[in-house]
Amino acid sequence: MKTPSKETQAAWRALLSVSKSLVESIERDLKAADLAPLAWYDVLLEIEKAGEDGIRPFELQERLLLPQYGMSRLLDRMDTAGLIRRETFGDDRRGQSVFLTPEGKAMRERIWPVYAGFLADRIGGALSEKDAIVMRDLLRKLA
Amino acid sequence: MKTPSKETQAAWRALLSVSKSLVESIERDLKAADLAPLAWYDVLLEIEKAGEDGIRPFELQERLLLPQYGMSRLLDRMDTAGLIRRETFGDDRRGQSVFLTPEGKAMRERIWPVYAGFLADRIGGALSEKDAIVMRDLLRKLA
DNA sequence: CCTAATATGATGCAGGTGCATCTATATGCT
DNA sequence: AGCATATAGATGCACCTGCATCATATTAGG
Repeated sequence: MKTPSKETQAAWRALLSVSKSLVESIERDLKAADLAPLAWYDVLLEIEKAGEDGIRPFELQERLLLPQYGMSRLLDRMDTAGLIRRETFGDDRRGQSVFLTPEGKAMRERIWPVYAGFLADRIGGALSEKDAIVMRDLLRKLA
Repeated sequence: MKTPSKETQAAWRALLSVSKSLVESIERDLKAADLAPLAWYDVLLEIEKAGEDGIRPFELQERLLLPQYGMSRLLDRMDTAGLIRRETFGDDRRGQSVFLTPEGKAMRERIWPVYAGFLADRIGGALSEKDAIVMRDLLRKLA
């Protein structure tokens, strides 16, 4: 049987517990500030980056690593919350394009300072720039 | 406003996406082999490590970073599945001690090869021992 | 052209999670 | 002792997620 080394196991356990703790931490910060959760931020940002023409749900899925039904429902909720708008367009009538509403743009802009504070504090405050680069490179090896 | 560096942001994004992908990957492997999910394995292992006297739910919560209600319900499900057993004991009648059933022990032992294969392959195969140590140390700085 | 296969997105259902609250027991304070 | 406080664990409710499947539109193959 393949047996992972102690070092491998320790790295994995650290990865699991640290990422879990950090995600819970930022989610708490956002909730405490009455803001949308992290997943919403990512969607808002991707839509904003996409610009004028909006973006297709299936592109969002791919970029954000969500299953199709997950993105479908996330967009439902964000639509209900008035942060985005979906339009079917003539080209391919199966599909749609997603756009930010002004409220969506505003929400993204209100989230960023909280998120930035978290990142600067919890990540930037703990890792030097060199550390951060090393870590990113090691993580990429795992991807 | 605190602004996180590019390096900080890249490390964070890598942490999020890699840990997410890896967790999904092992969960898929376990499901495909008709085994219990990762969280159950951790619980089974902690109980087994605790030995003869069993372990208290609140200790499991602390060690596995689960909220109280989360552990309560996880133990419900594992109990229903016949993998664990809960006993109230005379000392403190608010509390209980949790034990493995033989089926629980067997489940843990069936999960391990799959988990070990995943770790050896996806983590050990991608990171040298030195890499793994560096990564664990960097992650600990974030904890 | 007509049919099969594929792509895009939605949805019913079962089960998991967060939050607040509840019950029961134990401990501390006066 | 008597009452407030704290600790251990369970639970109702709303919401979220995974899985399977559906509906519709498009593309490919004969």
